[in-house]
Amino acid sequence: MDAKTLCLGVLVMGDASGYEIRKMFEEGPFAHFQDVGYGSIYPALSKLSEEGLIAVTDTPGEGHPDKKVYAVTPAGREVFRQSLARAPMPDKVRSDAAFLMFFAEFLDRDHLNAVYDDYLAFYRARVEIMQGLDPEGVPEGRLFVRGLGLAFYQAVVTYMTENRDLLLNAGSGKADAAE
Amino acid sequence: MDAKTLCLGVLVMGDASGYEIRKMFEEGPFAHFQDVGYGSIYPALSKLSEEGLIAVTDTPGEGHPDKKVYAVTPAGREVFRQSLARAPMPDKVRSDAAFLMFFAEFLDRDHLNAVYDDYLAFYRARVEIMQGLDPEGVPEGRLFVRGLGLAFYQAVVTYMTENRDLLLNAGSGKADAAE
DNA sequence: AATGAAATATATCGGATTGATATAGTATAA
DNA sequence: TTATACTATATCAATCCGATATATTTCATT
Repeated sequence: MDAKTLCLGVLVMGDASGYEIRKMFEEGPFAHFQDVGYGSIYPALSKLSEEGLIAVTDTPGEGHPDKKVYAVTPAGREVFRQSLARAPMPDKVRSDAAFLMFFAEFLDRDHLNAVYDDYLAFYRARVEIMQGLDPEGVPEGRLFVRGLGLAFYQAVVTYMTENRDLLLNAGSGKADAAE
Repeated sequence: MDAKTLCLGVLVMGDASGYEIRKMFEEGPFAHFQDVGYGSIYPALSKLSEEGLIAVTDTPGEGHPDKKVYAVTPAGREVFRQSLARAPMPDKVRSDAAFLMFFAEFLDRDHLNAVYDDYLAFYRARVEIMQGLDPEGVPEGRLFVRGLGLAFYQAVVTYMTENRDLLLNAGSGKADAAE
């Protein structure tokens, strides 16, 4: 999904600044299935503005730093709808941690342990963030996707916990079973 | 993970051509957690070659098209080990389908149904591919990661199946509950 | 009131990646 | 013999990514 469509997606839910758009993909409801950085957001907002798909309200001076709030126009809403009408590209997962664990025999024990611990902690935190998102009065599609993300995170946490020994105590017989 | 490290990762498991490396990320054991295209693989192989980290065996003519088989050198193996010693970047998921389903109310019914069906079929196929991979004599790290991928895919299939109505029969009361 | 740390906010840049496409030999079958 | 598909290498423009620069505000500490 290109940066322009992602920005429109945030804006159809409410006006926002570039900074606020970024936060949606960092911590907000999109965090677990899309990502886009400032290097894509700002050029995208410029283009969308040129094309008349969004309108900018610039508030310079007045005691605070410039704050440009973007709002989607009716034309933008229509373009967004058309973007969603296409068939989606297949999902893509990029997990460097999984790559490391795949080659566990190339890592020294301490590093492997740290990778495992950090990875599990990361996913546990994600579960909590997702559970914290308020599901009140949210359209069904958003509820569905939120549940999907949660199911995914929980599956990872469960698997990691249940199969810890397979990765970390491999080949060590039943030696240092105590932790 | 940069393309060079990904290529080295494939090559430490056995010699391969650029085409074969690609297949590893398309269907092979890396398919569910990394991706890299020809546009990254060929430049990476050139650089690795220049740096003496891999060796090329060119077999031109002889009835078949050129086939360049790459093999990792001892220096390459060491560089690979060092690459793995760094802390991994956080996971990244990019799901355009989830983005569409998030905005379910913007999609017409037929398209939403198609998106749901294709998505579920895609993940069911992934589960079968993963289950088909032979786990005989595989190091523990690879078993662990294979299981992790499988757990993830199965969680998606289960959630999608159990929550179908939330997405597709939203707001329709208890009307056409029979399917 | 000064200092520093953290958060808010916009923006840019080089290098890397992506998806599409070009090219071409082999194989199989209609 | 036409064509469809697979194997195989390679390139390219458009885009994207991670890092960084800049600057103001807010808030707690000293």
